[in-house]
Amino acid sequence: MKKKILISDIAKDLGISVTTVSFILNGKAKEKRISEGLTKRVLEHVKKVGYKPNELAKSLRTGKTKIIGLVIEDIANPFFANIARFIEAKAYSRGYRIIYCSTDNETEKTVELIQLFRDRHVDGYIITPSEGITDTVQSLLSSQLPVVLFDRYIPDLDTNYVVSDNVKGAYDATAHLAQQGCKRIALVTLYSSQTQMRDRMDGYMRAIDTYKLQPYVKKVNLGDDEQTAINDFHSFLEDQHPDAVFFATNYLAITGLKAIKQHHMPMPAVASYDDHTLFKLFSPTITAVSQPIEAIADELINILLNQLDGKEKGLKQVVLPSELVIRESSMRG
Amino acid sequence: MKKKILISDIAKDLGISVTTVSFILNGKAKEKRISEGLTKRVLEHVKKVGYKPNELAKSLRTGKTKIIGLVIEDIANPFFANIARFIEAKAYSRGYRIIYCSTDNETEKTVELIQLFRDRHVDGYIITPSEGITDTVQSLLSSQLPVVLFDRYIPDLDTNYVVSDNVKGAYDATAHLAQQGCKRIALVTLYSSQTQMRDRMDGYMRAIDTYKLQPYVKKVNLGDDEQTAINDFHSFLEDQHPDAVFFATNYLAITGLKAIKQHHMPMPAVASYDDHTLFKLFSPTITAVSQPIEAIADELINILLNQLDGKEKGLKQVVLPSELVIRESSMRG
DNA sequence: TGGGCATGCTAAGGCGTTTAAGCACTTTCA
DNA sequence: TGAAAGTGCTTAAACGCCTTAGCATGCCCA
Repeated sequence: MKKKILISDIAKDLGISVTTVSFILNGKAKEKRISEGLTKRVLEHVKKVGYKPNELAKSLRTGKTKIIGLVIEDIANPFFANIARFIEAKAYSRGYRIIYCSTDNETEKTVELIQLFRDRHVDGYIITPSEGITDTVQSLLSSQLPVVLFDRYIPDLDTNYVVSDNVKGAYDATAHLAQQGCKRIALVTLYSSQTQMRDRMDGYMRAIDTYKLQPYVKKVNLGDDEQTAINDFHSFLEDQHPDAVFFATNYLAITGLKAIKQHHMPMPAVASYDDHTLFKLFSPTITAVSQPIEAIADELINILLNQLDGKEKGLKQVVLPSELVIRESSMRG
Repeated sequence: MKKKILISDIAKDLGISVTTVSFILNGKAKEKRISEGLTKRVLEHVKKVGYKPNELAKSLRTGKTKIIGLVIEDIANPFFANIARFIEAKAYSRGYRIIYCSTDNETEKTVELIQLFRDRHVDGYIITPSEGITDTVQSLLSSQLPVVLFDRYIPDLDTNYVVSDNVKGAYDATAHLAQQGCKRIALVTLYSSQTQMRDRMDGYMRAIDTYKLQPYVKKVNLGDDEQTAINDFHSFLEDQHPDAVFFATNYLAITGLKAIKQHHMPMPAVASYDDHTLFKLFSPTITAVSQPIEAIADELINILLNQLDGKEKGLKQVVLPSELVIRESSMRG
């Protein structure tokens, strides 16, 4: 096993100073007026011996790690996984790496993870904020660290964020169910005051108003195990017998469908916020509000990297449209 | 915004040397015979002022980053996402972080990613090897870097790995279909010589032998876009009209089901390698060979961390049993 | 003829830690 | 009583890179 090559080895090999090599490797040859001939010689030699700078030393010195911290609710949720996938690819192509962790939407874990990323000196943060992390995020902002939130934001805080138009998405889905002639349209959502949930509720209520219907709302605990949630939802169905259900997230929809199947209940009209690859495979296929995943990832990474490059100082708050994908589950007649 | 506290600040505050503080913070107080009184004083003061060591400097000096590189085929695939989730949690609780990237099973990308992790000095590697990376992995081994492969392994290389019992899993699924009276059982797999695919084919063939049936094998390109794959599979069905299909991975099963649905074909008996949360929601529910995801993650992280702690030097090659979960899709009568 | 300026490069300090080696003093023990 | 061993710390050198400040040379122009 050959020993690791250092920048000083390169300098020695070529009989020049470390400084010169460093300038050249960092693209400052022109600026520092290193002659073209030498520049070429250095570059060639570096390639020949396969020298790679030690990123740790570099980071220690420059304070930059070229790493982005991705703090996400749950990487096993297809919505987040797909976002992560796009972010990863885009960051990669611009020379940044991703380091990620899942928070399960737990405050304490989120705070801890952000601190951890801070300890690692990540250059920027992409976060799905859980509740109660206002101070933590504020402290990032105070330290001038670039932050972009997504999926939801923190109302008290002036941060960059990228979300989808939750109000309109929920309105469209609910209105569509109403137009299909459903009278008892239920909303299944979480115990949560996060903005995306609040806005989906809002959209649902507006549609209920438009069509002069009665609201039926079922709230579920995120932390509950699946069977508890299934039973819980089942008793709601028994109790209120809605003829349509709008689920505020895809995993709520999945749990709901399991409950219906497991208890052999008649299938109400159904729609879900967030699409899922398999929704078009169900019988019936499931109507969903589909978020523009790639566009979201695009915006996130652009905002963050532009900020890192110093190209952009102002606040960016982006709301992207969601699209209602109508499938069998919501159709009547 | 207050300036970052350094270890030297702690030393200055307390009128002692940096070395002493460092020893204490690294749990070497006893070993280095620092008095208990001083130890306590330092610890208290550190907590009071909220000092956190700079991990970069630490890593530069020690050569350890406490980061594990996770090189995975596709984080958006639920099988991998769930493994990642468990690994993340387990690593976390033992003081390690995860940095991950998806390879799409492309050789070049995989090689590049591993090099990247190397540049970042990750302490260990967990890899789903794509084809053609033998040399790259060999070079990690030569450098004494801890590596564990999973889902598949590299036959030419003596490495640690954790896989499921693909032969038996595939055999069981195929045999089960045969026992249900199916006569024309097809295998849908990938153009791939990776071990997991080879073994699943092997298991399928053994069951075909046992029951004296004819094999019908359809191979698909991993890279094809969905519609191409759907059409491709559709013409196979038209051509061979199998009465049962065993899909070698969950995404093949999903594509296959989409083809059947889209072309309104009669549903053959179906089974899939790899389970999926939603398979129990389909109509019919889908029979699957379920890999022990948590056990796999457990083994992976244990092998790696024990190696990092120097507790274990020998080779660990683990084969875990898969379980056939029988659901409606494969039942007759 | 000498001050100013452009050119092409280098010396050395610093980023924030860890750690080998050592120092001054006390105790032990033959 | 003096050498060895123990005690409780400290000094200073890494780790591998970036970057400020500056040096030597040659040329221009007044």
